[in-house]
Amino acid sequence: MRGNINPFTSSEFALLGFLYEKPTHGYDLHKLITDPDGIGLIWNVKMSNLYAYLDKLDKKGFIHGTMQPGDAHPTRMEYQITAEGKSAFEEWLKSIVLHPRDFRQEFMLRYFFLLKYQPDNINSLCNKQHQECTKWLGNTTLQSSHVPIEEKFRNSIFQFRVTQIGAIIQWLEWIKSQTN
Amino acid sequence: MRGNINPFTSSEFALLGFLYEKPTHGYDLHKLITDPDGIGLIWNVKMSNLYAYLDKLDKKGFIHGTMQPGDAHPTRMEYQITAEGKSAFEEWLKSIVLHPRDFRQEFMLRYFFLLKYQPDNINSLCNKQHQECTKWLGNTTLQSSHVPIEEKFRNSIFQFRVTQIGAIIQWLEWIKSQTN
DNA sequence: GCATAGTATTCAATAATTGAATATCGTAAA
DNA sequence: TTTACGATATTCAATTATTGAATACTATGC
Repeated sequence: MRGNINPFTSSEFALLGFLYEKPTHGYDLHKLITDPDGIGLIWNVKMSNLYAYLDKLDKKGFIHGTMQPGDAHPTRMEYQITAEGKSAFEEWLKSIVLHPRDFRQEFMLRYFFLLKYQPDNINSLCNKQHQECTKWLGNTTLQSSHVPIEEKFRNSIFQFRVTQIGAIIQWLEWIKSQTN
Repeated sequence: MRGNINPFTSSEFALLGFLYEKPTHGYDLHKLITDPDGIGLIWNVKMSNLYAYLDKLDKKGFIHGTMQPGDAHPTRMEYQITAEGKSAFEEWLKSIVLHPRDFRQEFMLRYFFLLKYQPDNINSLCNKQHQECTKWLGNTTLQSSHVPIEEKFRNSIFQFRVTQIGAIIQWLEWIKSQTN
């Protein structure tokens, strides 16, 4: 893809999120990120991909790798998060999701790391996201109301969106009820 | 991606779906597929991608392109669907979606072409899909019930899935109520 | 007759993804 | 003790996907 100025993917934030805790190398990061009770529930990251993401994060300046000559293990590259990476992660962690289609993975990822590092901020982010979702619902309902009944396809699409957003809001409320 | 034996993407079925009606060339297909009241509501296909998909479909034997020397237009390649492509499309059109995350685009695409070519079969597909979704819901609810309450993340993920599947089922019922 | 928008396709550059290759270490059986 | 095997750890070339821009022709209005 030409001229694509590194739009950050969530897998990359996931890596950053684990490195936020402590310096780790690729192989161990892979174990962390594929934990079937953790990120593994929402993502499927392959080893060779993961190494590519690490390179990308390194080039971006968010992490920094240093060679660890092997005494009890093969030579490996230990990555540690930089100040820039740290603040990027923290910013990301308080940012809301801007489009329904991204919610499933994007919000869950934030939720995972909030549980891990800042459980006290869960409520606050859920509230902000709830507001955003309510906005989505309003816009979509409005658009939906302008569609003539004959236009079955367009109508059904909007109806679907409304239902989906409703489900997201319902879930956010469930989370808040659990957190308090 | 090495050794990837052409897993068909839905955009390709969308093209096949338009060619099912009549032979068309890339530029016009693009107009059809980006119609903001049609597939454009669920998909965003770029020109240069579209031409690549056409190549792929051609190599696969689902469509066949012939050069149309230009009298009133630049030379263009008109594609027509083959017998094999036709039956692949028909099979696809009656197949259900197998994973919730694909529902949004996959089911809508089938719905679009059902409205266009086989409105009488909408109810039948919705019923089959409804059954499948009910299965999803059962499985997910069951899995969810085995998660200890302390495992907040896993629990929330399952809760989300249940809510999502519920929304899909609700929408399917709405569609059925509209179609009758 | 000339600029401009629309028609129609191709392409080289870049990015993403993959499976396999490489190499080291621990350990348990033969 | 050697050898076989699975776990550790990373790299790479091949393939596929995606992009913006380039090319070229036609129609239309001014």
